[in-house]
Amino acid sequence: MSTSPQPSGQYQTLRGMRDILPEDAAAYRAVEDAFWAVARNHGFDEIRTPVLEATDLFVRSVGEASDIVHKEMYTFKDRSDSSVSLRPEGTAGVARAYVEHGMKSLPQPVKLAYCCNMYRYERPQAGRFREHEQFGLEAFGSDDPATDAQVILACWQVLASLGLPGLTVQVNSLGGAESQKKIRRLIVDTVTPQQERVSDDAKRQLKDNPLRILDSKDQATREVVEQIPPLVDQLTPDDRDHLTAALEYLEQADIPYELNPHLARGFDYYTRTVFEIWGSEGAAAALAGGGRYDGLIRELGGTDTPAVGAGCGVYRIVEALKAKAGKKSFRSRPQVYLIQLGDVAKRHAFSLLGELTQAGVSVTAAFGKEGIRGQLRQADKLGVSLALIIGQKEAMENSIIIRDMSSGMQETVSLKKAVEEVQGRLPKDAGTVA
RNA sequence: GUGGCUAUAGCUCAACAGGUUAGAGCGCCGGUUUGUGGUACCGGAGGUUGUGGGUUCGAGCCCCAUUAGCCACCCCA
Repeated sequence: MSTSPQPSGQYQTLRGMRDILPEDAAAYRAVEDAFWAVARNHGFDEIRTPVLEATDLFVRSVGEASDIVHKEMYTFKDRSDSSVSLRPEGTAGVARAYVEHGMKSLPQPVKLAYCCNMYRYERPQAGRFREHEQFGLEAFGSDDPATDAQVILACWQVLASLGLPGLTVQVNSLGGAESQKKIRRLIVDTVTPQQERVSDDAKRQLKDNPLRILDSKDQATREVVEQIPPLVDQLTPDDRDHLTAALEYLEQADIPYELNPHLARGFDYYTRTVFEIWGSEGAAAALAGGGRYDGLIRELGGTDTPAVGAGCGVYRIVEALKAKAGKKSFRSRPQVYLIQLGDVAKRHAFSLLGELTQAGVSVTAAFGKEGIRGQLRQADKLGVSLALIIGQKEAMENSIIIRDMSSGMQETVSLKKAVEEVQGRLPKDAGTVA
């Protein structure tokens, strides 16, 4: 094993990895909270699966031809020489768990939710890192289009409840195996005569993954793509009815969607409904994406089980949220700052710290600081609503001073009643602040 | 994996055309005020200029390599 020395003696995060510092972590937490609230309301239960799985699981599910598998997975041999990979996406592991734990014998559909980190060895770029957090929903055992619509509705509600502006839902259907064969042929037949015009990437994709051409950002290729007739025209009557019904349910729920006749997605396992949710105009990438994968459970060795799911990028949502919120902080600030002057006072302060925190009040105290001035200044910077002051005089008298930081008014109360007095003076809406 | 741009203090940036000891603002710590915050003033800490090599009398600045960051493609959340 080679080691790469850091000559300067400074360690730093690995490429594409990031520390999420308190300011951002608070925004992540807000997004996660919004997700879990919606998941609960829709009856999705949390599941946690390992970050490490057999490499073959992803090869089978995501698809050998996909870029994710052949160039973006963190794959290595473990100590018993088995090929293992860090999960590049969430659905495969959850589907594996469904089969492994015989969840087909549970009342169907089985609805599962997760929120965890994914790993892809890619070149970092705006909105894309090698480690990223994703939350997702998976519903197994229902081929009803209402389930497709429910998954979309739930994702939409998460984003909408965060107040994100300009949300749009794009929907399409790739159909089942039979329809997909026709769709592939349609793309190949339309693009092949104009091969000279399209990008090198598109030429390559023509052979191994024609659906991918639809996403090309190359101008000339896009013009060719525009000429491809809507994919839905190739759907079998069953597939078409399924899509129509799903769209009707979206209308029932007042979800503003648009049919994107050329929407496709990067995983091989998608069938029928596919969708993406985009944030404000000009966004570089989708906030959420998903679709139906009726063949996956069987592919992984289970009995034929229809399923539909979605994944949402927490970082991208956080960025959208921050753009909307401006400089507003998502951090909660402590409610009380405890100031102590002198050794005896410090001991009193420490007991009070225990009592207050036990009573559910958030307290900050800088035990290393000595002067009152510095402590008060810090209390101000933290934006606490109350400062509690225990000096030598108060320590002698078993009392404390409660200072209201916004009015500057202060009052001396007995130490015994301190917790009660503090609680009575705390503003009701203490929490996150502008 | 491909292409372009960039790298100076914790952050945002200076440093004329290579020329003494690399500066400022913000932030942090302290003081003016040894028991009272926000303003003001004063002081302090903090840099091997990403790393390694080269050119030169002399490199933050020029050249090469490397690492990382940003942006776009591929792909995707």
